[in-house]
This record gives sequence, structure tokens and C-alpha cells, in this order.
Amino acid sequence: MTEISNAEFEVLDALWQQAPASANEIIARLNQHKEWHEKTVKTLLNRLVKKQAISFEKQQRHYLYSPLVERDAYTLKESQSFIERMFSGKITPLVANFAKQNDLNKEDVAALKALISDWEKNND
Amino acid sequence: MTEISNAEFEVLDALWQQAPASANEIIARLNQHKEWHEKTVKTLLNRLVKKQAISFEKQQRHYLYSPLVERDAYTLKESQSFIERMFSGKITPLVANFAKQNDLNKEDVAALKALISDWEKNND
DNA sequence: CCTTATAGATTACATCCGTAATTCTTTGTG
DNA sequence: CACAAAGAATTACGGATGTAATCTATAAGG
Repeated sequence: MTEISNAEFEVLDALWQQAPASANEIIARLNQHKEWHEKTVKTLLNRLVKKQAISFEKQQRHYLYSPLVERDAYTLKESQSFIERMFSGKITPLVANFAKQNDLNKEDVAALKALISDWEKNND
Repeated sequence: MTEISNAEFEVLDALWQQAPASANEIIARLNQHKEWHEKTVKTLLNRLVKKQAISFEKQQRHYLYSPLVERDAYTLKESQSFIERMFSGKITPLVANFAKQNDLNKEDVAALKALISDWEKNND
């Protein structure tokens, strides 16, 4: 699977919300937050198919699209390469930035602590 | 400042290592890890100047380039928009993925704990 | 059954990007 | 001083991207 562009990602994301979905459903979902022309979305769907990021099956005259890539797998891969580029593979600086910027709240911190104690349970 | 492309980022990153620097210094730094043609790097430098990500001053016949954007500011912004796109603005899922993938080691965890207790000191 | 609305396929087109080559300028060297 | 070397500026060029418009086939309605 080749690289997925920003615009393509948003379409894929709409499809991840619930799949399979018809082009019109996807367009509707996207238009809750964006203002893309229907044709634009269709183009992006086609490109995603060509990139083998999604598949479709004919349902009578429409198509029903489904992701071929799982969201988790995709975001993991992207995260790793992003963190590699930005912080030489370390997440700590990113978290530090977030802390500094007040982008953390109590719940985030609680979740992080839970993660850590979990990690410690498995890797002592 | 418009978006910085991947290739441009690598050049900028070389400049962040130490600035100001001449084109040749930057080329030398990059070539420790890459195999870019000198002309390619020059093009990228020019594009970065046009995008106002770096500046230059004439030093006799050469130029000395300097970043106009700080690395921290840049990576912070990129991180925020990345996390927004991928995880609706939450870092926790990213950290969770890293933990699951064994991309964390003792030191990372220690650093995270330090960050957290620091955060708790300031936000109780 | 014929026409039209519609969904998908194909084509468009300007800009960006990766990757240089070519041209223009300036300066050091014989 | 004329020329070559070196650095900067301009130009190149195919593929990706954002953003659609147009073409084509087919189903649904009158």
C-alpha cells in the first residue's frame, strides 16, 4: 500500500467509522464537518481503491466500500514513523511537550499512569 | 509558513543541528546518512527560504543559512496536528500503542513517570 | 420501451514534490 | 586581465495531490 495523502486519510477515516458503506454514506459523513464536492470524494475513493487501502463490492448498482487496512495498524505505523522523524523514535519528548502545553488533563494523566503500571507488571 | 515537505524537513533538521551553516556544511551533514545530490539540497534550501522557514545572509560569496523556525516550536505544532488527526487530540492511545509494541524501555518509562509526577506537582 | 437521473469511470488541471541539470555570476588563479 | 571553478538562480520534468468536470452506462419512472 502506497502512501495515503491527507485528503485520502479523511475519507478512509470516515469509512473506519462504519463499514461497509456506500459512497453516499461516506459523503454524508464527511459533509458533517467538511464541504467537499461529491466528485472530490469519489475521486478519493477511487484513489484509495487503487492504493489498495479499501475494497468495494457491487451491491446492485452501487458499491459498498470497506477498509482493507485497520485503523489501529495504520495509526501505529504512522505514529512510529512520525516519532522517528521528529524525536528519533522516542515518545517521551512528545509527551513532555504536551505536558508543557497544558494539553494534558487529569484523565490523561490517570490513563498514562495506568499504562505505565501495566507495563511494569509485564516488564519488571 | 507553508507546509514543509518531508525532504525539506530533513534539510531543516540538518540546519537545526547547528546554525548558521553554509550550503556545503549542510550538504556534508546530510550526506552522512543520505545520498542526495548537491543540487537537490540547494533546491530544497531555496524552497525553505521561499517558505520562510529559513533565512540566509551573504557571507562574502557564500550564504549562511539559519532556521527561522525553532525545532521545538515546529515539532510541537506538528505533533499536535498529527495527534489531532490520528487520535482526536489524545496522546494516551499513542503511548498505549508504543507500550503494546514494545517500543518502550525502562528509561522511557522512568522519564514518563518523572514527567507525570512533575505534572502532578503543578496541577493538583 | 424510452428518457432521465445517477453512480461510477475517465479526464482535467494547477500546484507541490523529489530529484536534478542548466545557466548565470562572481571570485580566485595563472 | 581572461578564464575556470564554484556557488546561487532558474528551469526541468514526471508523478502525487487537491479539487473537480465530463463522459458513460444503467436503473428507475412515466
